[in-house]
Amino acid sequence: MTAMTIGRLARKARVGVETIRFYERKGLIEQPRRPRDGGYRVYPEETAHRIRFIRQAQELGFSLREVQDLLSLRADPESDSADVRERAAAKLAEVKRKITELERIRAALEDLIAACPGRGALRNCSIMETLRAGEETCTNRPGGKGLRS
Amino acid sequence: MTAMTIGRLARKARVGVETIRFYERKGLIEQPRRPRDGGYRVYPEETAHRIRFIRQAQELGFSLREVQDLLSLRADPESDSADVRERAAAKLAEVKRKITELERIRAALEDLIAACPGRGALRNCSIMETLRAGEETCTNRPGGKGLRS
DNA sequence: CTTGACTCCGTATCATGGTACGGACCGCAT
DNA sequence: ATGCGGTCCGTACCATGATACGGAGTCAAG
Repeated sequence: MTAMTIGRLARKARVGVETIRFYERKGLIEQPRRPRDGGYRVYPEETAHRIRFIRQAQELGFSLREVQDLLSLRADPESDSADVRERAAAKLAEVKRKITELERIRAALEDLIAACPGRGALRNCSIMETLRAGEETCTNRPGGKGLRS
Repeated sequence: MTAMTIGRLARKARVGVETIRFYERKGLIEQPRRPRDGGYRVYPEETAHRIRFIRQAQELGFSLREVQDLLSLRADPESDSADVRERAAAKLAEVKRKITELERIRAALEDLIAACPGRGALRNCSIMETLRAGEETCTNRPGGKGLRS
């Protein structure tokens, strides 16, 4: 078996080598010590999972600092379990809130898709209107398309 | 009723005045035209909802460009409804994926909280282990606490 | 009719999360 | 033994999403 060097780890975790180094600098993943004879670092398999988790959590709107908080949550005899419990509960509440908000957006998208191909009398015209879920008139114009740079 | 100037809008939407101007520059919200006599701009009430939506979507891991995409999804006779439908379906899939991932994190946090105050024999020690949901040994040490700057 | 808070507009600066680069070093295949 | 790709390390640069600032103009309470 070939050693898990940083390049192989990067391919496995689908990130750039530089990104791994960056996470090491930030303390999000541990940098393995370099062999005493001065060769290349070898990473444990687990690191790839950890990197994937970091990316996933970021896509869910957590900053690297928050990901760090999540990763540092651990229930073991060394930790103050009341503190861990409290922090975990806070994160849990946040996660639940995000799920709720995503469910709202999901419902709005489903409504929009349902409203889409039917010809006349469209009631819900945009995400915003569907989310407001109140009024029935819709008169606004699309406007410009791209983000201005 | 006092006019909805940018400062009042900012307070209502809980963002800074500069943030509103920034969103205007990016085309995320429409800048009302200035009165011909050169006074202050007046914003429609709806803008506050729109800004809240932008912030919310960002917290859910969407970039401003993606928020723009979401906001531009509208089912009306002016739009190519097949295109809108397709883009909405793509966003919907993405939203569903996010929900699934958040559910996994939620379950992991719940397990962690459940495992937390009990004394001996902790099985699931960290988020990572709970997510991996496989092995039962847990021997790793916490390590450093803060993000290195 | 002044004064203090607010608006407008352009430009500068900032934090976060990377991405790139250059020179030295390593190590494996030929 | 040599060379080609990968690693190491420091530093520079980049895009995104704001946030700050300065000077001129505006509004409204006193």
